[in-house]
Amino acid sequence: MATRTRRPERREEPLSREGIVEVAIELLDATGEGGLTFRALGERLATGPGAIYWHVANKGELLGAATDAVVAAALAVEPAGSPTSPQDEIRAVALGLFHAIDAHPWLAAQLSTQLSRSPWGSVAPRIFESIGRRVRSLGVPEDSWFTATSVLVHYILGAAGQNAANTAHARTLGPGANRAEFLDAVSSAWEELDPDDYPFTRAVASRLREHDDREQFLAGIDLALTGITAPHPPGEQAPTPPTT
Amino acid sequence: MATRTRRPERREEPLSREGIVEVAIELLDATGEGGLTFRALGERLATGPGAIYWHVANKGELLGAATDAVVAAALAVEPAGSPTSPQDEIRAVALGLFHAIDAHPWLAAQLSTQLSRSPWGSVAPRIFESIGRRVRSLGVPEDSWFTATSVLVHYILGAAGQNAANTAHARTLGPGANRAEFLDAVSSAWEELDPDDYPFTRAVASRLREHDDREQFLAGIDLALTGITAPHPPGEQAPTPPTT
DNA sequence: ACCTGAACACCGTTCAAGT
DNA sequence: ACCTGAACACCGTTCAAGT
Repeated sequence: MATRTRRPERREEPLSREGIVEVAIELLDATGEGGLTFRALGERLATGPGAIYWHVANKGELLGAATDAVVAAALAVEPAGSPTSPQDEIRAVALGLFHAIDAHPWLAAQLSTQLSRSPWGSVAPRIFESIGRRVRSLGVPEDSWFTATSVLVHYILGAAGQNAANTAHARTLGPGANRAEFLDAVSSAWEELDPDDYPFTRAVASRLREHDDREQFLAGIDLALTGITAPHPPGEQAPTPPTT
Repeated sequence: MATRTRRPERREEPLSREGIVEVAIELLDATGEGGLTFRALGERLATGPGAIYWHVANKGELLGAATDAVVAAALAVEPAGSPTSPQDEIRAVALGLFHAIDAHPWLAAQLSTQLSRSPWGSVAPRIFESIGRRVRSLGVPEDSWFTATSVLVHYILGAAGQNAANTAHARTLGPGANRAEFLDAVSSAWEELDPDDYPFTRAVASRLREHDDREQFLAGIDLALTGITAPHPPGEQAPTPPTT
C-alpha cells in the first residue's frame, strides 16, 4: 500500500494526495521530522512548494496523513492462519506497532500528537480498536475495557518510541556503532549519577547494557496483561464472563 | 521554586540562565509550544534575541532546562507525614506528574522528547528514580525492576498527556466550554464510526462521556500495580523477598 | 481544475560592534 | 564579561498569474 510506484522523477502523472503522502513518508524516513519541508517535497515531486497546497491543507494535515498511512499498514498485517489467543494477538499487534515505529522513528512523536491533539481523527480509533477488541476477548469486565486498553496503548507507544530512539541514536554514534554501544553509553552515564540521589537508576544501569529491546518490550506487555487478567483489580468487582 | 520574583519589566538585574528559564516557562504556559520564541522571550526580558545565547546554547537546551525545572518541582513535593505504602507513594508521584502536565500542557511532548532523545539528561533519571525506588520497595524480583518501572512511567506520561490535551482542547472550544463538552464531542465522533470496523471503539465511546479523568488515570495505575505485584509474571520465576 | 513561483511574515542562530 | 541588533539562511503559507 505504501510502495506502489517509484516517485516520478520528471512527473508524467499529475500530483495526487496519495503520491504526495508517499513521498512525504520517504522524506521523513530519510531526513527525519525536520527534513520534511514543502520546498524539499516540491523538489522531489518536480514542482514548487505552492502546488502541494492544492492537495493538502497544511503541514499538520500532511503529517497526519503520513502517520495514518503507516499505522494502517502496520495494523493490517494480522491475519495469522492458526487460531491464536487474545494474548498472542495483542503481542502481535504490539510488535507490529513496535516495528513500524522502529522503521519510521518520526512516527513516535507524531503518534502522541495524533492521539492527544486529534482523538477524533482516524489514527486514535484505529489503534484503540485493534488493541481494545482483543482486550474484550480477554474476558475482562466491561468497566475495565477502557482502562486496560489505555494502559496497553500508552505502554506500547511509549516503549516503542524509546526503542526507536535507541536505534536512531546508535546510527548517529558512528558508522560502525550499533545499538549495544549506545545503550552502553547511556548505562555508563547512569552509573555516574550520585549514589545518594539515584540508587535505583544506578542499580538498573547495568541491566540496560545486556537487555534485548524486543524481549524487554514484550516483558512489559506481559506485565500489563497480567494486571489486566488478574482475578480482580483493587477496589473493583469480580470480572464478568467474556462477551464475545 | 518556579515563582520567585516577577519578571523585571525594565531589568535592573543582569540576565541569568535561571531567570531566562523561568520566563520561558511563563511564556510556554501562556502561549504554548509555538509561542516560545527567542524574539518573544527577548521582549519579555527587555533585550534582543541574541542576548539569550550568552546563557543558553540553543532552543533545545532551553526547552530541556524548562522541562527539568518543572519536573524537579513536581517530584519534590512528596514528603507525606504518615508512613505510606509503596503503592500509595507511586500513586502520589504519578498524580504529581499528572498535575504538572495538566498545568503545563507543553510538558507532555517535551517529556517524550527528553526521555527518548536524551536519556542521559537529568529528566529521565529523575522520573525513573522516583518511580523505580518504590517499585523496588514493592518487593518485586530484581529481574522485573526495569520492566515494571517502564510500564508505569510510559503509562503515566502517556495518560497524563492525554488528559492535558483534553483540558487544553476544552479551553479552545469556547469560553464557557468545559472538559465534559469536549469529551462529549469526541465521544460523538467515535459513535459515528463504522459499526463493522469499530465495534469496540463505539462501545466504549459512551464511557468517555461520563469518565472522571483523574479517577480513570488512577485506575490505570492500579491495573499496572496489579500486574507488577502479581504472584509471578508469565514465564518468570517466583518473586524474591523485598530488598529494602 | 490544477500548477507556478515570487512574495510575506515569520523563525533560529550568528556575529561584528559596542559597554 | 555581557549585551545589542542587524543580517543570514531558512521556514510555512498565500496568491496573482498562468495553463
